Amino acid sequence: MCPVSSRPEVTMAQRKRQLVADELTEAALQLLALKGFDTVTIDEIAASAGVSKRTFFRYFASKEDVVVQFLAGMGADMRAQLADRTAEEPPSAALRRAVWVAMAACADHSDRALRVVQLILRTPALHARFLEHQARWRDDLAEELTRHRAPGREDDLYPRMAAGMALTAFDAVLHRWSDSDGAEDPAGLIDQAFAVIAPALDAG
Amino acid sequence: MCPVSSRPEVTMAQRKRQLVADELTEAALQLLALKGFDTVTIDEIAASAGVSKRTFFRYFASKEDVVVQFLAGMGADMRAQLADRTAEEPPSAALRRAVWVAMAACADHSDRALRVVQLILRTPALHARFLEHQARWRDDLAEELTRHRAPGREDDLYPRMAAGMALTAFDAVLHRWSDSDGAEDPAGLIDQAFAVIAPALDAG
DNA sequence: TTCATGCTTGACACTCAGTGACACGAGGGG
DNA sequence: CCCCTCGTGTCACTGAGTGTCAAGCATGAA
Repeated sequence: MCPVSSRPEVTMAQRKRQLVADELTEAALQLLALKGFDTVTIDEIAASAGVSKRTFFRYFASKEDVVVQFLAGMGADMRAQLADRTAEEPPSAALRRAVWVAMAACADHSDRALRVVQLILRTPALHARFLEHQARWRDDLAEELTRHRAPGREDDLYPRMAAGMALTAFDAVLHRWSDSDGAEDPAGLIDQAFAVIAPALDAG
Repeated sequence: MCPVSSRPEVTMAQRKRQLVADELTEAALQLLALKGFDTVTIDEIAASAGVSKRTFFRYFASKEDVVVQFLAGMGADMRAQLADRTAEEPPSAALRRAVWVAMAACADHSDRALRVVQLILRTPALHARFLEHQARWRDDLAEELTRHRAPGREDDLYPRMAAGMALTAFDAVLHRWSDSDGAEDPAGLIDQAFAVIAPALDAG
């Protein structure tokens, strides 16, 4: 079915849905960056995107969600990257690559991503939600590390600690990148951060 | 003034204020543990403590705040402990003591604290707020570590990374302690966690 | 004792987040 | 042409959180 469509598996309704979601995200980021998180109401965002408040909540669970979803893909990226070649590498290299793809996603659209990251880090409500996402990423990474773990030590703390250290690195890099307005090089910062934690990652 | 009072510097009004705060915390923890976080309204908590909703918000900023404030003192404890003798010890030992005092505060009132921790870790809204607190603790610890840092490397990532690793250890221990219903020994878990990160902490 | 002062509280009204219910219209298939 | 479904808007409602104001109560001075 749909023989002429460029995306055979994507129906018309799905594309329409994606369109509305993009419109809402666009309107939200625009308004939030302009007026600050607290002073913008959801009614404003919805009106600016040309839909009703009720429709906004059919796409996003909360005002925080619009912003944080924008970075949510990074979690899946990291896990996929980690799952890919973990067995062949020392943990520090595998985790370094995982963090790298997440930061690369930022650096790619650095104009847009930088403003979003700065907004998140400066807004307590957004920061809290973002940290919650990171906690899920950590669980995912830990699970992935456990999969490739030597048998007999399934209950030790290493996977969770290693995942936590990697995300600590990610967080430190993200803060520095944000504070420098994108001036500092993410790759260099990642190298610095992983130079600190590598002795612990590869000793386990 | 107040020659017979046990706390000469504490006025009557302050003690009354503390009393109301305790009453609210008590009522909140009771109700939240019983009925779950979402189904309890602030009106209920306030009524249960014998005050009005408006008064609740004069003591706590939100429903999350009542619960999370209960553990907020740990941050100051950790920083104080770290500030105390950092210069004389390797970072792993100093940070280990800092994490230890925080966990000890939990283990002391294990009955009460365990239920609060489990409530926090299982409730997304509370978990998010708790992680925000942890982020502040990390900044504090990093600042404290920077103070005792060799000159010439003020801008490197080590302090932030070291603080992050210590809190990663704290978090892992807290989760295991919570998941085991308090059965696992916090001290032993801390030792395990710090055995993982010590190579990184003391190499910097 | 009496009055002035300052702090805490309750009552009320309001905005905004978030949800449930329902009706309407467009597109797709019979 | 009809029906069925899905997305949306409207409306109404609960609950979080805040501003305002007046009343109550403690303290301290006269």
